[in-house]
Amino acid sequence: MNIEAQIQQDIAHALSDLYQFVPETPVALQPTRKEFEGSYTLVVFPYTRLSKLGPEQTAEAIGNHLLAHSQVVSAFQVVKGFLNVSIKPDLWMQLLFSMGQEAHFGQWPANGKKVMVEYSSPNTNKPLHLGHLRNNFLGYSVAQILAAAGYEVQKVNLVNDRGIHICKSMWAYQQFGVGETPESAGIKGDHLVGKYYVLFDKEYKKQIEQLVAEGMTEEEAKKKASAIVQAQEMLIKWEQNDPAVRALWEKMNGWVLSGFQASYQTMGVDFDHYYYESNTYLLGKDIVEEGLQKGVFFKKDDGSVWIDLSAEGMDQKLVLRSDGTSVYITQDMGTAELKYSDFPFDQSVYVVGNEQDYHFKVLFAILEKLGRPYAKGMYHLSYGMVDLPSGKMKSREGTVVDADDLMQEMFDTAEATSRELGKLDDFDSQEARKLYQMLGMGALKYFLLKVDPKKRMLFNPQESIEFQGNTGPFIQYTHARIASLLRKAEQMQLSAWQGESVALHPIEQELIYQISQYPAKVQEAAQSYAPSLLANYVFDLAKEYNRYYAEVSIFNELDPLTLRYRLALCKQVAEVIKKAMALLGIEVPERM
RNA sequence: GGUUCCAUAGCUCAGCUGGAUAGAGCAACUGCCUUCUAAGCAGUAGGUCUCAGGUUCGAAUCCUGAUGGAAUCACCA
Repeated sequence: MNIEAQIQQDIAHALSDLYQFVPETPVALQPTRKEFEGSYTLVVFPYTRLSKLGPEQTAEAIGNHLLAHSQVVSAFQVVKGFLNVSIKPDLWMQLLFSMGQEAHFGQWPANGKKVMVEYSSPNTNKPLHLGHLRNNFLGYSVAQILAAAGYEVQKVNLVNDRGIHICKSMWAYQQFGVGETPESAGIKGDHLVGKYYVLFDKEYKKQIEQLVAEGMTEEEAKKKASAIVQAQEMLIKWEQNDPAVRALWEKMNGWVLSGFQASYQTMGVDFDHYYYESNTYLLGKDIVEEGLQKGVFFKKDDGSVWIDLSAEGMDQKLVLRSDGTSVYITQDMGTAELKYSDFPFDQSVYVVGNEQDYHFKVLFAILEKLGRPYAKGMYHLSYGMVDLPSGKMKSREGTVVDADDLMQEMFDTAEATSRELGKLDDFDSQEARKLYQMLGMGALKYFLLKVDPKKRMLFNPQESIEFQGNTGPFIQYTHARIASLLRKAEQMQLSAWQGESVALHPIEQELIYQISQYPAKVQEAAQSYAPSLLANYVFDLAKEYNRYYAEVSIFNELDPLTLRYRLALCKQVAEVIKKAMALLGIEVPERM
C-alpha cells in the first residue's frame, strides 16, 4: 500500500500512452504546496518536449489520463506548469490503517550489510567537553539510524590512552599530586586528571618564560623546558614498559575511564567494542612493508617511508619515521586492518572533527592504493567545531564548556522550568528526576543534532538552550500530549479503529502523508549519515500535530467511529515521534 | 600560498537529486486557557539567499571568478 509509488506508476503509464515515453526511473513527485489543493505535484516542464505542447496543455492531458485510468487519483488541478493531483480520501484511511498494522513501522528489513561506526575516541588526559558531546550524539544517532535502515551495526570507541599528552598529566601529578585520588579529592577521575593536565601547561609556560628571560629563544625554550623534557622521557619509559611509569599510567587511566563511563551513561551512549591505542599503536608497520613491496610507498635516504599522493592532488606524506617508529597514519592503517578482521564491514564510519579532513583523505587514498577491499566503504563523518561566544574552546587553557557540568546545568534548568510551569506537582521525586533528565538531555541533544554536522555552530550557554519552539522539549511535549489522550481513551475502553472510512480533515491528510514519509526519511538519513534530516522531520510532524490538536478537539467528536479513527491517528503520530526521537538518542515522556 | 569546508531574516538554523509568492524557531508586536496538557495555537512585522558573470523554459540550489570566515598543509595525535 503505497500511494506515492502508485501515482508514479500511473504517471509513467500516462507518459507512455500519450507520448510513447518510458521513464527509466520513477518520475519525481513532490508534496503539493499548502496553498494549493492536492497532495502530490508533478512538474510537467520536462515533458513539454515530448508533448510539443505548452505546460498547461501537457499538464491537462496527463491529468485527464490519470483521472481516467488511475485507481488512486480523485481529481487534479493545473497551475501553470504544475499538475496537482488529489487522492481519494479512502486511500488515506487505508494507508493509515496499514501503517498502524505494521509491527515495526520504520524499521527496514536486514540488508545483510555490516557497518562499523567509530565515535567518541577520547584522549584520557582530560574530561569530555562540549565538542565531544556533538561527536558522541552524532555517532550514537548515526549508528541507531543505520540499524533502523537495515544494517548490522557495530559501535566502537578507539580510546586514545597513550602518548605525550597522557604523560603531561602524569608528570604534573608526580610533581604536584601528593597522592591525591578521586576519592580523596571528591571529584570524578577524569576531572582530577584534567586538573593536572592544566597544571602541566601552567608549569610548562612558566618554565618557558623563565628560560626566555634567561636569554633563550622561545622556540628553543619550548624544547628545553624540563616539564616537556621529562614528559618525553616518561613516554620513552612507558614504551620500554618501565614498571613505575606503567603503574602510574594504569592508575590514572583507570580514573579517567571510570569517569568517562559515568559521562557516557548520563549521555545515553554506549559501545559494542572498545579499542585502546595502547594496544594498537604498534600496528601498521607490516602494511608499510607491504606498501614498499607493492611500490605504493617509497623509502628516502634517511630510511623514512613516504607515499606520493601528488597525482591525487595531495602532498607526499610520511608513513614511517626514519627511526622506524610509526606515526598517526601508520597506526590508523593498522587499526583499519584490525577493525576489518574483527568485523568484516561493508562500510566504516569515522566520526571525527573536520580538522582531520586531510588526514582521512590521505588514509582512505592509501588504503585504496593498497587495494584494500574495504577502502571504498570508508567514510569520514566530519563535523564542525562548536564555538562559544568568546571564541574557540581550548582545553589547555581551561576555556571549555565541560560536558558533565553542561549536562548538570541542563537538568537544573529543566527542573526549574518544569517547576515554574507547575508541571511536577503530582510527580514523586524519582519520577520528576527522570523527567527533567529526559528533558534536559532532549534539549541538548536536539540542539546539537538538528544542524548539519558539517557546519560549525555557535553555542551560547545563556541563550542556546531553550524549551520552546524548535527544540527537543517541544517534541517531547507533543508526545506527552498524545500519551495523555491515549490514557483517557483507554479508560473509556474504546475498541480500536479497523480502517473504516470516515470524513477526512485536511490536517489529518497532511499528518498521514507525513507519517508515511517516515521510513523513507530513515533511509535517506542513513544514506547521508545525517541525523539532522530526522530531527527536522520529527519537528515538522510535531508542529503539524499541534496545529491539529489546537484546531480539532478529539473527544468532542460525537461520532464514535470518527473518534476511534482520530485516536488511531494520534497514536500513530506518537509512535513515529517516539521512534524518530529514539534514533536521535532522545527519550520521550508519557507525561510532562 | 596550495587544498578542503562554510556564507540564507536582527540572532540560531531548514531548504532533498534545479521548479510555484525562499521556510522554521528565538527576539518584537496582536490575539486565544469555564472543553483533550498554553513547554501550545493563530496572526503582524522582518530577505537585493555575500558579490559578479554563466548554463537553463526556470537558479538559494549547478559552473566560473571574486570577497569574507574556518580548518589543514609536522619525522604531534
